[in-house]
Amino acid sequence: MKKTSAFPFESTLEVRDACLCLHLQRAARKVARIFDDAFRPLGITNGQFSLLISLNRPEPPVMGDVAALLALDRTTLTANLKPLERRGLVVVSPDPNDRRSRRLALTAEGEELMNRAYPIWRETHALIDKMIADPERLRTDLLALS
Amino acid sequence: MKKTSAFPFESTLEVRDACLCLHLQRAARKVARIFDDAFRPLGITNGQFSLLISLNRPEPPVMGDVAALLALDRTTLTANLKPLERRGLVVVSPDPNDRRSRRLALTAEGEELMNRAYPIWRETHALIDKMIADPERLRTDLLALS
DNA sequence: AATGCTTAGGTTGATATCAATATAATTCGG
DNA sequence: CCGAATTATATTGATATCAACCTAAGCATT
Repeated sequence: MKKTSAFPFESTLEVRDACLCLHLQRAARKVARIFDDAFRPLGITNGQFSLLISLNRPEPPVMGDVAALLALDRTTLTANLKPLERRGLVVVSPDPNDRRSRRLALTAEGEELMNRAYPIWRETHALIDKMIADPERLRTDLLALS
Repeated sequence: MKKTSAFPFESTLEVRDACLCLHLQRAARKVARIFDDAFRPLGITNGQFSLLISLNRPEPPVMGDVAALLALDRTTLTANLKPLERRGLVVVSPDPNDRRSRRLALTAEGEELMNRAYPIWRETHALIDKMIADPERLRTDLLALS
């Protein structure tokens, strides 16, 4: 009865120290929670903030554009819109030029919320920025992965 | 009837270009999907890989340790263990020294799966590594945020 | 030993995430 | 103009994520 070959502890250490996927997830979760805490008085999360602000364009974007910008699955975007629609922050309307597409727009309440959220973002982002040596360099690296 | 003051498009552009939270989420999702695709033949996700490999220690860790390592909420870890337990990859047992704690350990099947997953991780990680100028620097920045 | 504080986890409910699949509208080749 | 390929989105089902709340076990002070 041969024992299954054990998985070496050294490999665990290697992954733990080197894995960019794990490092990214960890950092993303930590930073997400900092923003979630900051936005909590407004009743939105970091992800909802990113989604809402990405809708604030001269021409209301369609779902595909927003999903690409946020690097989100289209079906995730569909799901994420629902609570925001229910709260009256977003309206979804069919595109008259292409009836498959749906235009996403902030409502007046949505804009008003962004007006209150933006100063919070600025404050919080300044804190995050100070946590790293060269934020611009980090952004460049992150963009290379996106 | 005064119109609500509009939220300026320039602020949207500022957030879109500068927000480290958004950049992190985007990059984390992209990289996660690359690993998910690579691990799919084994039936695990990047997150399950990270969780499983973090259990491979000389002394089985308790939940709190693992949650801290992965920067995960404790309750998320509880949830994430369930499918892995069902598949017989992980066993959870009470700590004899402190009956509040639970020790998490890989089963033989779990170890066997890690033996197959590790070469996939190495391959995939090498690809990711090549996407950025200085991976070690990026890891340092990400650690500063964690 | 009793009271209270702290620590380790679990449960519930809401939202987030993606794969697989489905549907409807548009486009394109013939 | 018609059928096939493509495009844009939705639905379902499984897992992931966290806040709010809850329980049990250990600890500490009297």
